[in-house]
Amino acid sequence: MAARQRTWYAILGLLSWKPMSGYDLKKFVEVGISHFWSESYGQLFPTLNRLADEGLVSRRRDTGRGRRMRHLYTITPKGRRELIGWLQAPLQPLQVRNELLLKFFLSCRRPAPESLRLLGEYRAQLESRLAEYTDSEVVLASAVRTGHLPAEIESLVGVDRGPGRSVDRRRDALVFLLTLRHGLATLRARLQWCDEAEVELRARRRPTARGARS
Amino acid sequence: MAARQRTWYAILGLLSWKPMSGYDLKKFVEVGISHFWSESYGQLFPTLNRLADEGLVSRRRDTGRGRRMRHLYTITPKGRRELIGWLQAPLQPLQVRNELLLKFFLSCRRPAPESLRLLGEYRAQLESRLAEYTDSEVVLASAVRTGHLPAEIESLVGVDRGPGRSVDRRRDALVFLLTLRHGLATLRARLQWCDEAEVELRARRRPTARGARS
DNA sequence: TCAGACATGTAAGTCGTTACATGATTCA
DNA sequence: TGAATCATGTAACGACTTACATGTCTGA
Repeated sequence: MAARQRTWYAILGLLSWKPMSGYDLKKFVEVGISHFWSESYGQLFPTLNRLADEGLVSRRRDTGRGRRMRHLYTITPKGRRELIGWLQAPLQPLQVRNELLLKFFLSCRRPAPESLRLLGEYRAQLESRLAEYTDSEVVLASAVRTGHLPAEIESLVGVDRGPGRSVDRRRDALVFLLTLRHGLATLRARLQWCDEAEVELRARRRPTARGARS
Repeated sequence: MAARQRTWYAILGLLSWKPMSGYDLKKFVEVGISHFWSESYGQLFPTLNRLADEGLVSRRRDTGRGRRMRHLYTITPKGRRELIGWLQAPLQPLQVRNELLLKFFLSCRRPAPESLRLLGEYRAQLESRLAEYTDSEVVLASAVRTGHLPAEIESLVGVDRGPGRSVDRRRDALVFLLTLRHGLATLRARLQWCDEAEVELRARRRPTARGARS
């Protein structure tokens, strides 16, 4: 009854890009989409087995010359139908549990410097991510123009899959770029919020608190 | 070893506002901070019991006249120390799993209208939240100016706690407002992203796709 | 030869939700 | 009298992470 776990569809979806092993899938997530997704081996392998049991993916041994044996998983037509069904299903409103905001909220009755320190820490975290993302953005934006993907992405997207199914590398680059920009937009907005919040907190430092200095 | 669950500190923190029952805590979260936090009874009650066992909160029966018996939980000095320790500890970098972005990413090799439909659905979700938050913002902003909290918030923050410990309602209103604005800033940035993404997708509709119509 | 990447998996535990179960009080 | 709210809890399940366990191959 309950909707299948998201890992289920994440794997199905990544396999719709190209056949991969469990290890490949992990790498794809880490290298390509870690700014909005994560997978752990503890979910990955059991889920792959279940997907194979249900016929949504097929497993075959890949004994490439010289390389260690591995399992290559390929999405089946049934799996593809399942994936498409999910893609078209309504978005689950995500339940939010934001640790930073919880701390910020709870700090408000503590001395003001503590809230400000927290903001500073948050800002530093946001900024370091912003720096990373900005670098990637430059690379990806140029990939969208030239169709020449950066090596680490190129290795993810896979080779052409026969006539009429050629990989449109600009389009692929674009989707990487757009998901990244979602993150960028979010980061920038939150950095601005930090500025504003700091101003507000400083402005409100208990005007005429009884017993305060002076 | 592992840091204690966040529910642990969330409860401790809310009890630092004022003594509450399990039911009160649930209401506080739902009414006051649902835009960045959630708690379920299944976590709440067991955690309250464990907090009491460890002496971080104290439990007492509250048999107010006419009202059903309930347990009132009060944070202890030990609990307060624990809370402060957590507030000052480094922020955990949160692991991200964004279903919208996953779907968007995976839709990119599907027909363009599907990606656009997804964006539309996302936008609608963001907009409806924006409308809610905007309403609350008006109310809270005026509360910051006047010190007069809206009734549903007023009932959360509690009464004055003796001399020198009066509740600064403006400061309380401010923190509600600021956390809300964090959400607002995020929503607005993401709505803008939707606009941009839509433009990009429309612009890239496979210029001269072989075998496409006409 | 040794580090690092490749490769697959399991076990245990944590965190959390949902659904269930129960019952009192209040107010229309 | 019946619905809504107040009030507390448990059981079962689901999702996910971490740490562990094992072994190969490649290249410096």
